[in-house]
Amino acid sequence: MINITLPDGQVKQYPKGTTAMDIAKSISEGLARNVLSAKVNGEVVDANLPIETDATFTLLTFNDAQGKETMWHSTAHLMAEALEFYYPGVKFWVGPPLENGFYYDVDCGTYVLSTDDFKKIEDKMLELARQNNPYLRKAISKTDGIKYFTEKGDEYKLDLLQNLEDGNITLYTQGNFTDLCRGPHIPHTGLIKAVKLTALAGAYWKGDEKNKQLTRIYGISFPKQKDLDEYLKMLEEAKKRDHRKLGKELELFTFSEKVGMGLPLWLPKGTAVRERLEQFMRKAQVQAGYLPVVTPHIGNKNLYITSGHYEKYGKDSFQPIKTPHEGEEFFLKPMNCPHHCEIYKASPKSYKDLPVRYAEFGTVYRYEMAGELHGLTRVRGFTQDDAHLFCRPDQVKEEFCKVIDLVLYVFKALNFTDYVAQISLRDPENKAKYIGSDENWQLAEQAIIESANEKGLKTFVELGEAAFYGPKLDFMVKDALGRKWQLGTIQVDYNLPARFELEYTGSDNQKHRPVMIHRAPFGSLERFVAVLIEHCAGNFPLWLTPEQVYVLPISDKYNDYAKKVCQLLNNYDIRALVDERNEKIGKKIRDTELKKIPFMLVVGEKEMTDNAVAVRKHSEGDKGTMTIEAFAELIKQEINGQLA
RNA sequence: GCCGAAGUAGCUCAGCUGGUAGAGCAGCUGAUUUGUAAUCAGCAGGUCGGGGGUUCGAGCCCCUUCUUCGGCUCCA
Repeated sequence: MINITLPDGQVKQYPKGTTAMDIAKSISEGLARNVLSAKVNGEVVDANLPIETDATFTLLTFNDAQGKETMWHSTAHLMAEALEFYYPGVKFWVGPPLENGFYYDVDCGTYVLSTDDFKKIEDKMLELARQNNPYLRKAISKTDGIKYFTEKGDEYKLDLLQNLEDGNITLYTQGNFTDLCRGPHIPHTGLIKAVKLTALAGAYWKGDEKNKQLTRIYGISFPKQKDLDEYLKMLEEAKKRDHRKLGKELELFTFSEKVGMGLPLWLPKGTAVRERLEQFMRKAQVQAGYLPVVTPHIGNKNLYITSGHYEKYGKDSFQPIKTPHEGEEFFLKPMNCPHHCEIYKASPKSYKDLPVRYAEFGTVYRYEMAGELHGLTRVRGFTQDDAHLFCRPDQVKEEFCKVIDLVLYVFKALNFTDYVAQISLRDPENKAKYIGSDENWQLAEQAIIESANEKGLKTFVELGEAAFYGPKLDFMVKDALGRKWQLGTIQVDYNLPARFELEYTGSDNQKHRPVMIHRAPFGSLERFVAVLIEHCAGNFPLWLTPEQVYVLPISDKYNDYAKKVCQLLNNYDIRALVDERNEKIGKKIRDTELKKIPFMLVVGEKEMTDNAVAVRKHSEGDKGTMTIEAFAELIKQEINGQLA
């Protein structure tokens, strides 16, 4: 007998070799029908894998993230079976589960798969699913594996096989399809009740753009049709929050082919949001001891040769502009840091001067590949709320922590609670991509890790995500469709100060090298606004929204009173407008609701007589009548609450 | 840049096997004077992304180019 510890701490005895499915059945038949896989001693395994030793044990169903993964991975195999049915000779690379669904990278040879083929593939998948075919696991030797896939003629699987250790190789078979796979899989195909192929894309083999491009098919599946319907509905809802759609509807920004792709044009209302964010940040930075500076939009090529940007990005960025007579080369500014280094050098520094913190809303231009552009989140010209802190080595941690505080302050004021802090380190396998000594990198990485820990941030480490001159602490948030974006970033840099030969005089009267911290709490204003739009679904916080109040006269007899109300509110610094159109009140309310204006003030005979306003709040409705002063006070209080 | 999809009025979209370009909203003009999510009528609005081609005839078919969308790769 073996002891099985259930999630609630209960220990039960089962015969040796019992399976997760046996345990599930011993608890309830209903549960057993929903079991997809199980976690045994922390490892996710097939539900019908015999358990030989004492173990902690959790059953996994579609309600568990890992249960979903099992389901989706098995669905990828099911799709592969359907593909093989329609396109014999199709070759398979990998088919992993994702956060939402799965994909499989395949090579269809000369056949060009299109989304028109999805329907018949989905139908075949469901037909195969209904056969309730079990997923059968089989351990094989490497030689047998090589033999099998050589006969099948699948060079991609052979490539995978080459990198596997003998004795640790398994095949999974369901119906007529056998795949090299470590598993685990769901018990049988019948658990898959609803499937949807969602997208088709090219994907380079092994993610290398020099390699052949495979066809990647994305899909998702569910244990009930209803779950799929709900998922599709959720996707529809998410699309409504898309900043590109809202940006158009709320007249925030636009693009023009004539101006050029990836070059956003900020409309008046979008500009109002953006400038208010800027003011907010300027104020916070002054309080934190930053010194605003301004630098030009172009810089001499030599500047970027010194910084290393030229070597790293010179060929892949906008090409230099030349002076007509001297032929001197200037680049559009892709970064503010080299300019700020030169500002630092403008005067000799003493250890007593440090830290100095230069801040600039610097607009930078970067060539992004055409296929990369995406609304406001990925553009070719954008403005960073950039600053560079130059400090003594003993000040690095304190300064870094203060910057983290600033980022968190910003996130709080804008209601961003769902973020993760990514510690982006150097790729240890590929150090040639970076500049600077191992020692400097170690110091910088250590400073970031220590500061993040000190601030109690929820972090995870990504290797290879560092900037070429230093490691980063990146604050990542998700957009409406679940795509991750980097907003705030803080970077420790020992390298640029050396390249620019920055110095300060220490208390020992010797020259020392300062450490540089790059930081941008918003990151790029463009991207920040985009994510903010999706985050609040276009309903900006009251302090930030371009138009706070619409005064809606019942008929044009009350336009003058409405204008008086508006004027009074404007005197209180409240952004109010009058809807003077010759429309019925219902129409004015509808239009104002659609514009997502936070407050509507309906004014007619009663209000004019009482010197009052009838308050209606966006998406909430009638809030009753009050005096103009009382309403102004209400607004002030709500704003104070948001910025507290 | 690569793979796949798409581009029709300011916006959202319809337009059959190739046969005279449509609707709603927005806009303009007029009527209406309105009490909490659409008052009515009229008018105007288009090189069907651009360029080539096939055809008696192209929004529709073919080629090319630009842009956008979904991914890949990249992201100082």
